[in-house]
Amino acid sequence: MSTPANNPRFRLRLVFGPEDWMGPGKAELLEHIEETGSISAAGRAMGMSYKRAWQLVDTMNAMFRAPLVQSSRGGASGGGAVLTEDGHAVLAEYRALEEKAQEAGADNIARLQSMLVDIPGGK
Amino acid sequence: MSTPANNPRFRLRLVFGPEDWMGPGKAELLEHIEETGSISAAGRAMGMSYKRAWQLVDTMNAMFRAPLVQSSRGGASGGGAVLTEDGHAVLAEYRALEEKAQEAGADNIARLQSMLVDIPGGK
DNA sequence: CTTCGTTATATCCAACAGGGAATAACGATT
DNA sequence: AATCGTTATTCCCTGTTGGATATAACGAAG
Repeated sequence: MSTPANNPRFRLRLVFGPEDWMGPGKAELLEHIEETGSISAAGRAMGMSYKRAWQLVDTMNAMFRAPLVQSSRGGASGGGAVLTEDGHAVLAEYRALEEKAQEAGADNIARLQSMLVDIPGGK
Repeated sequence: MSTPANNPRFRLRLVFGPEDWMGPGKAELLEHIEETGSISAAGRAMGMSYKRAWQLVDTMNAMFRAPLVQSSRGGASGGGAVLTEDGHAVLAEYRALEEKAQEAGADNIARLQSMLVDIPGGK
């Protein structure tokens, strides 16, 4: 039991500058905003405070040429947030990058995993 | 000027468990230990305290089946540290993984970069 | 014009990470 | 046995991160 570690998570962060980067957290947040249409709901879904979720959205909107998330206040529903065209594009590129990178390094990952103390492949 | 971001750094962390992971920092530390033959010198080279460097070495030695770094105290030189066979292997695998992953995602990275506010490719 | 749920923003505060410094242990060389 | 530079370990203290909370703004709908 304990911590299986059968699925080593593959975290990939693209660092553009000291303040600007794109990683798994922001990607997941974008996905939840896409699903829920709300920054606060997306944050809740990740166990993240609204403050932090909003901050992440803010930095993303600032670092890319066009905003990734468009938000609105007021109205019957109180407001909400949706991904822009660039938002969808960035998310798609990041997910594609993750998948290709992980696939390309699959054998290296397997070898590293096989050297762990927690029996990784069973052997 | 400001922050060019011409070279988006590619950070890759392999997360095996809540406490166990392998990332750029540990890889670089292993390299400096290899070069300098000392944990403290390796830490200094990275602007890192000895305490932190030692902690990283300790966790690495604990998470892999065999230690990656073998250290010794006393003697004329005061002591030192060298990479074990597994230490060299893990470092090599990680570096190979990094390179293959980055290469595989090069076009995705380029597209993401082209969407940044800081003119990335010039256009 | 009241209601309602969300965005937007500021303030306070607890937890954590990690640096700094102090100390001991160590062992080959002199 | 005295020296010396490194490993090993502990304690204190600071800065940062981010949660919790409060409040205002907003605007469609009733």
